[in-house]
Amino acid sequence: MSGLADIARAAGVSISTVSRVLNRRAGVNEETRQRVLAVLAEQPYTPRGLGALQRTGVIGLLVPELSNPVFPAFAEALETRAARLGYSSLLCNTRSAAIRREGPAESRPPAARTRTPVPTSLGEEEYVRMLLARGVEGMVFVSPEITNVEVPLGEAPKPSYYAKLLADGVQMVFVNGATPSLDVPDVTVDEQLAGYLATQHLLELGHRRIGFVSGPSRSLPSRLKRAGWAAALEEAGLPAEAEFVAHAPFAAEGGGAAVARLLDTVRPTAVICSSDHMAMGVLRQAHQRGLSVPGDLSVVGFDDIPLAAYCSPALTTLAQPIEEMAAAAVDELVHRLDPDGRHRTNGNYTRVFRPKLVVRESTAPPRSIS
Amino acid sequence: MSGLADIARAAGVSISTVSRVLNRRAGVNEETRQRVLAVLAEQPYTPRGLGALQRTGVIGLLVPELSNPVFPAFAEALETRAARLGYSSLLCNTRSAAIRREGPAESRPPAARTRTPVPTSLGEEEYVRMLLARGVEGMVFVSPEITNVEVPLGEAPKPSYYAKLLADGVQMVFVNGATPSLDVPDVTVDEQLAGYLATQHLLELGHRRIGFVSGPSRSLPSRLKRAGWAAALEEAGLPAEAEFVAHAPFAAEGGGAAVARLLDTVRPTAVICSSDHMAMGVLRQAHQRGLSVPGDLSVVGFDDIPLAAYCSPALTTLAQPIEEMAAAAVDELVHRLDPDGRHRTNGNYTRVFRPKLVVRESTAPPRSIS
DNA sequence: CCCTTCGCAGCAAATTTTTGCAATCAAGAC
DNA sequence: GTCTTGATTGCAAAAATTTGCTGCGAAGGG
Repeated sequence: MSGLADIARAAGVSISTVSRVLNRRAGVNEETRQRVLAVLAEQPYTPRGLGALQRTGVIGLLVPELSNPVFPAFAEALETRAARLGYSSLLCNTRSAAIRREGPAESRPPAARTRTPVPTSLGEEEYVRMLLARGVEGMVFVSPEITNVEVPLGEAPKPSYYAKLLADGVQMVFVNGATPSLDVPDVTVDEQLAGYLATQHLLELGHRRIGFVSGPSRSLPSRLKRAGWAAALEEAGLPAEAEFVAHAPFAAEGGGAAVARLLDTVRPTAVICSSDHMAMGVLRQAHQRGLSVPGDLSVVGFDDIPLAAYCSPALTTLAQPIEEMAAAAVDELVHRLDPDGRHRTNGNYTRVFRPKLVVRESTAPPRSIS
Repeated sequence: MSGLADIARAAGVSISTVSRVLNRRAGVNEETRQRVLAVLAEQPYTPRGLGALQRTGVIGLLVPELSNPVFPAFAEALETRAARLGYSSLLCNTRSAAIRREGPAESRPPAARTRTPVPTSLGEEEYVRMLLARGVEGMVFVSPEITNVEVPLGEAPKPSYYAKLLADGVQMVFVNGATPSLDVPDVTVDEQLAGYLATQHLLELGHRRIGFVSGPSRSLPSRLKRAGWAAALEEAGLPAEAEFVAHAPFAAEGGGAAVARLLDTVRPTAVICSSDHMAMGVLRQAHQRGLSVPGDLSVVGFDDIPLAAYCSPALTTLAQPIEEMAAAAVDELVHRLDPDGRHRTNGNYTRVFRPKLVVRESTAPPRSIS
């Protein structure tokens, strides 16, 4: 929305100078150029011609990583839905921005040194700005950063970043964003129910020593699952003890390491995991220890990634209705993008989907009973 | 490079009309608008300010799909490398564009009908144009469409599309592009060697009836693997019979279906697969039939996706050096993007990586021998 | 057949962006 | 201390883009 004049005013320089920076012409002091670029990052320059051409039919999809197969699965489902509605998708892996931030300077190409240095990265936020500058109309955040609760809870600077985006009129939708405080539509699974159902399933099979292979403690979804796990346990008259919870990074190795700790200490007969991806690490670890699954250890995953049915034993898991959630998220976004704007409901819209227990081969009654 | 005036001249209309089309203002005949849009597709409008702002630090990554985990793995490796060199990545799933093309019109938002319709999709090409319009500096194609040999081989219109891009000065690099005819740097694994090594491994274990669970016959990599398979077989004095090859779509289900056909007819004691993803389907199918792997059937995959080590039995596979290939591809692209252009070697640059046999648990001597 | 009406293209005025040029300023030479 | 040199900036003229308005020509009614 800002023309050359706006940028110039904000940067305290003349219009000419902004023009020169934009066109990378010589004769602009490096310091001045930086000031202009800083303003440009805040309010990207939009030539009138392009500004009006904004109906680009492109939306941005932000996922935290790609190694966990849920994210490619979500990405593909979102893309497919968007494509059906006539939108192209641009996918961003926000984790990679963090790498850039810490990347060694000497490995950069000469260009990065002699020319305008690439602005220092800020992770997800940086990607959002980049996408905005590339003319996306709106974006879907899958498991956004906000999902990580700030343990110190002193300042809470994170929400303000999304709030600012919101104030700038950027249309966005969260998937598994778990953020009651923000006025953003959120499409989510009931994580707590998922934890509850998984635990209940194991209790019904006769397990009494049920561990939780959890993601990092700062992850809100993991906390919610834990609450569901605890609720089911207590409902069955069993204590939900902290020693039965092992935290580890979200990845197959993390799952393996976490379950190893549990097996070395409290010896659970069954575990629930924060994700199928971690569950695969658990399966592997059990295999390496010569433990049979489900004979010696029952395992419940979460997500129902496409490959869950293809491991051996096939993974019992709590399915997120990925297709439906993706459809709901994209529909809501497109709805808000609708220029004929009859429906522009700005309310805090949240859709909670029920996870569904999919029983496969990785769960069975504990050996002592069977 | 073309301003409003150039577009106007090419379309045979006045500058005002072009401006109106770009700004989606009323008062332009649909026919005229189409003519202008057609010209615009050929030579995109570049406002002077933005055209020069080209050094965006953004590259495009095009993958055909995300369900096969190799592609997310490649994408992540490419992104990571690009990030280290100071570039952001935009990931596109070219398969989804095909969906848009056939998408039902009534499901589109009202905007798509009343306003300029989203230009009809052309798959990969459309994405490339879109990325170009979004200011990417170059792109990496992973397993590009060109990889599919046109069986009729009458017209060959596909190469011309890449050639055109090349002529437009678009910088690009192929990963597993397998295209000797084009003057594009290509980073690739030796597919034929992969097929050869896999087959040789099985021959050494004592197998004599070795099937090939292959991707579609139009896929060039699958053809090359088959050539390697045939070479190894013939070297061992065995015939490479066509009945031992089963074609199916690239996916876990495809792998399952293909191996089912082989098991119902020629009863191989071992199979090699076009991808780990297909191999997982093979594992599943064997499991469902009560066949033990590797006892009754040995399985060799391709790619060495991260999850290959996590299935049970862990998959024996031929590893693509994904990290190294990604690094080579990105380095080559960035190299060509270098504005100080000392190194602008425009030669046809191809790097072939050797696949590496990773023996895990899914292969063993055939039962009759062991 | 003529007149009215309306959509649409182009003209020209208004606005925005680019660029030649001269003014300003800092640093170093004399 | 003053002059020269070169970098940097803003002014204003030139170029490009947007938009109000006029007029052309086709369609439909009288």
